[in-house]
Amino acid sequence: MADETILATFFRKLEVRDVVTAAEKVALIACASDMVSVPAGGDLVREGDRPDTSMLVLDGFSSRYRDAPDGSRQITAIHVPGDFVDLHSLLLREMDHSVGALSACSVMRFPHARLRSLTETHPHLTRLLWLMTLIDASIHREWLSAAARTAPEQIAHLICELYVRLGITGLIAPDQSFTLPLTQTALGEALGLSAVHVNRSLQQLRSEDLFTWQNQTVRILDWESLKRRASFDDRYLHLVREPR
Amino acid sequence: MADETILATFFRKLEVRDVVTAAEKVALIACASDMVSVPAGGDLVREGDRPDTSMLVLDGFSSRYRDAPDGSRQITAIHVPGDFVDLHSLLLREMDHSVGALSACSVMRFPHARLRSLTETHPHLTRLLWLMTLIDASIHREWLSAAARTAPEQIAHLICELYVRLGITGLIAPDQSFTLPLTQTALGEALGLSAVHVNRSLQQLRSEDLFTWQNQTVRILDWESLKRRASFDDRYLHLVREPR
DNA sequence: CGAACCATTGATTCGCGTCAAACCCGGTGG
DNA sequence: CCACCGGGTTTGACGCGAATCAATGGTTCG
Repeated sequence: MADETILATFFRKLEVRDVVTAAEKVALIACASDMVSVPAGGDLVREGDRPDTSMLVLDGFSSRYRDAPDGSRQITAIHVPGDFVDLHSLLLREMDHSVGALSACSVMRFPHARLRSLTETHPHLTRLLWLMTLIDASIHREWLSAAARTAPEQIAHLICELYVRLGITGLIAPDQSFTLPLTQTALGEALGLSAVHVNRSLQQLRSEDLFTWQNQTVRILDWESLKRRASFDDRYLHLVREPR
Repeated sequence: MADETILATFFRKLEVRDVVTAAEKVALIACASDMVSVPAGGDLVREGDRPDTSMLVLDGFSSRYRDAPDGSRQITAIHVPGDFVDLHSLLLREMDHSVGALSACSVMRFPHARLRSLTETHPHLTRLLWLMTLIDASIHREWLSAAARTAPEQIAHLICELYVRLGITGLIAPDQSFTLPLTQTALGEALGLSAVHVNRSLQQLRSEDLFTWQNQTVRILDWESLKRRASFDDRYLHLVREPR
């Protein structure tokens, strides 16, 4: 159980896409069970697990990843506060990838049994949860097409995406900055680039004065130019409020 | 409206993952409206559209793609008979990519209004439809991590995936062959490779006698070796029958 | 103070893109 | 019937983007 404020970031994420009634919020809150804290570097779920709860990140950054036998790691998604990291395990059952905490995370757990009965009684909420997973898939597609671009463009694109996604839940500071607890190595794992090349591409971007990145803080200097540099178009995030 | 046999491939796809009752099949069939034929090269939906129906491919291959301003095309998914190509438009509303027919396709249309009321009355079916979109997302993640591998491995991996997916609906011939109406150019667009490099990688693979590919027909010669070559593990397709 | 991690730099190698031309084939029209 | 055509495949030559290997600072922390 949790009071409403604690799921505020999640509700904001939903409300960007549709109207959520007070009763629906109550029903969602009733689905929550307990909170868990995971230290940076820890795993929230591991590939092969068959979790009986889904987890919503309240605070902190996490990543979905898979480790290849040769030791390399591929990050397929980055999650920000307000994201369900493994809602899909409700139906997929077995995790086909792991979720790791990039920074210390606090996480709200939602037992599958409750979510499942929610799908029996609240069709509209069910559609909204479904929608969240569809947006995840849309982001995957965007990453797939971004992979064809050059390294600096890819990096710029990811910065743009996180800037917009964090903006939804009010996590962008007034000076256009936000926390990004990613190492250059992790960034490379997300984009399919080597850490060395990420470093050089960042130097390239730095010289273009589009943003700064120091102490895990990114600050956007020129949003319009950055968007252009990244060919960023936020339509794939489906930020339209309409009945779903 | 349609009789049951016409949705057989789709039902088989569902039944690999869960039990589907006769009543549920009837309900699904009742959602179908009409059939459409699209010639090879035509589009089923276009980016920016706001369709009021979702389409299930009964016959033929199609691809989800997006064209970049520079003229290049990125294919983010390949659909085989039995796949819903734009079920996500039910909730996402605006298409953020197009779907094109790789070969002549016949398609069953499902008006959103009917699917939506299905979500109001049939929670279990709703979860199954949701599941199908989750599997799509899982495939996206697999493609994302496959992008890090070399070109021949990527090609081999895609062949493996299609072989398994087509096998689900009984579309693999007794001699382990199947139709693959993809040009080398399209294959490159799917994997983020140039047509030239696809060609050379195919020559490489040909010399390894893992499969043949002639006249749009792929024939698997050595499945185990091919799987190994591609580091293919079908877990991401979630071929487990259990209550969802 | 070393251990560990991260950022940075240099040197080298290689996969893959790009450009360009040739080839193969089924289809079309004179 | 054959010249012509266009889409797809194949080859060759060349160059660049990015991986790899290796080493050096800078920081944090037990």
